[in-house]
Amino acid sequence: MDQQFFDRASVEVARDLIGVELDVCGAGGVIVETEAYEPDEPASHSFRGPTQRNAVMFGQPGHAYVYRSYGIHWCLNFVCRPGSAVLIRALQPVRGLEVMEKRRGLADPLLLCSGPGRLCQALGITIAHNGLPLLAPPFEFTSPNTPPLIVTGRRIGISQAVDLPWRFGLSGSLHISRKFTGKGGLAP
DNA sequence: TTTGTGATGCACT
DNA sequence: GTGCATCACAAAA
Repeated sequence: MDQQFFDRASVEVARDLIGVELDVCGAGGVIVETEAYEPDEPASHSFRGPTQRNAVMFGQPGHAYVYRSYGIHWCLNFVCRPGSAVLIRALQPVRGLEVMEKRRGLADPLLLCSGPGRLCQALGITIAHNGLPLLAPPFEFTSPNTPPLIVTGRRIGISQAVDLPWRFGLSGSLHISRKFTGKGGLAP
């Protein structure tokens, strides 16, 4: 995991993040679900150009973009090339279970980090993390030993560009936010 | 099992 | 004023 990893198209980064372990201050787990967003498609925050909110999406690759969702939750993205980013949607909890359970107020491993808002609550991600470099503490990445089997599908919770198959998941994972339906599968 | 809706903040039109 | 890259819980079916 290095700077070059993020300096690519978000679709590639989103796919390659599946199976990677993400920890924040010692709490986290294996990334099992991601979505890619590019500046030239209307579902992306960057579609209409830079604003105060999405400014870090247009900065250096390898930084965190955090925004408030529906007034209640936080969502964590990894910035790739300018205007593109990967939304982290779900983790399989591995480390710091107690802290995450306490922050979430529940202990079910299937509900701990299975959704972008849940994941941020479990890891303690807030707007304070917006713009922070990913290749430095409190962030920590661990690559998988063997390449994971990946499935693809439509992105969730958007109303524009709904047909782009830019959602990626770990095949067979029970920790995703929603099942992958229809045609899936993919070669790395 | 699927569908509906309230809570809640703020960027953008 | 509108519309969310959501979640949790209730109600219908």
